[in-house]
Amino acid sequence: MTTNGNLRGRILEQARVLLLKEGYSAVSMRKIAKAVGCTPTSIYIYFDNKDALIHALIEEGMELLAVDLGSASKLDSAPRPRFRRICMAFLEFGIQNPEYFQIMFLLHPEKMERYPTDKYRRARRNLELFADILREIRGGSSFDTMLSATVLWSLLHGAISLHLAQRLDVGLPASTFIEQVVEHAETMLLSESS
Amino acid sequence: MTTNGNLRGRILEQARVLLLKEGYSAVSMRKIAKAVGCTPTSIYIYFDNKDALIHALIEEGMELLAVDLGSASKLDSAPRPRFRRICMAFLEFGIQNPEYFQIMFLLHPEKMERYPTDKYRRARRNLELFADILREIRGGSSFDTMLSATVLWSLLHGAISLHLAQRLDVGLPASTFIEQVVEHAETMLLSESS
DNA sequence: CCGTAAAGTTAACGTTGTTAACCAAAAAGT
DNA sequence: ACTTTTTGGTTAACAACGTTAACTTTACGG
Repeated sequence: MTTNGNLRGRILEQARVLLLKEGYSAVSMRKIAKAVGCTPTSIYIYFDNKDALIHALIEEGMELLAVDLGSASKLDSAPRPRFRRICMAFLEFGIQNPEYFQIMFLLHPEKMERYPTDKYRRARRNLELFADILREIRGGSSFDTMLSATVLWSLLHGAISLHLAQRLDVGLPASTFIEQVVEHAETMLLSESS
Repeated sequence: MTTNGNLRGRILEQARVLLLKEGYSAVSMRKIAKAVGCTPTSIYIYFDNKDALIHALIEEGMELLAVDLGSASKLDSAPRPRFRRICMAFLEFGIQNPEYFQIMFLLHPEKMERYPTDKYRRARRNLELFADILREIRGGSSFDTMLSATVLWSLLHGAISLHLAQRLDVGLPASTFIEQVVEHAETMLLSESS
């Protein structure tokens, strides 16, 4: 509360800076402490452990993504171009913010599993945004649209991970790839019949 | 060459055992050494560093996947069920071998990027397997099919990662999910027109 | 039998996440 | 106003990590 203070905020800020500037491997408690001008131990006053700190960053990223998706969904009134725009926004978010995307969706691997699921409510809300558009465009039961939205989510998610992992053909420009992804996504949701 | 020896093989074996039994975090040079009955330093005789060792495991996994996909593609002569079967095989490989899948596709994050790309030739061959089927079913140029195969690859890849990351609705059974994924994959490749 | 090269070991360096013990200053209680 | 408790922070250390330099042992060719 002191005027100097707000140490918690500064820790988060420097952690984010380190993450975005030098990648995930550079995010160590000691480096954050040095950047913020305190001791590594102090961080444990505000965060239970490194995972908790990372988790706070994940929430930041979720917020950022939600903003991106939200503003993208307000640009078009017609559902079809809106759908395209939202898919694009998600793909571009992942490509433009690889570090955030990594900790948000690719990282959790081992210990993250026991983390509070309700903290991912924001992520769920993003998924529901896709489901809403699907329902608007092609109708269907709530269960079906949610299911399709999940599949769509998988497609977008996988496209970004493969791009970030540089597993795509080097001769394939990213722009045509993501365009094709959106194209396929559209055909996928258009002709849903089974 | 001595009868006791083949230390390189034993290292790889124990690394794999540790990976599959206790997860990626348990794979440390020291633990492998202890499990195999040698010193950590000895590992560096056969592997440049930990990444190189992991990379050898990745190749193992790629081989395993290739076998799965290959045998799946021989079960059906008709292209459509064969397509389904191969998608299923890939999805099931990821779900059944989470540790392998993790190091094969999800891990690379930071340093892996400078790794020899040609070592992923096996992965590319798997991709071409999908492209071949696409060409067989719906024709099209080599470029288009490869592009569609990449998108399909993204979908399958993303579906597995989300499942492994437990980002899917808890009420959604894995079996219906992967079934829906294959379903959507099928509609995606059937009505390609743009 | 000797010299050389390969295979393995010991011991250490620097880094990591995390914790116990301690200290100072502010807040609260009486 | 004085004491007590809580809060915010530090120092020092532990155990584990990947990796390397220097040394020792083993095997083998001449």
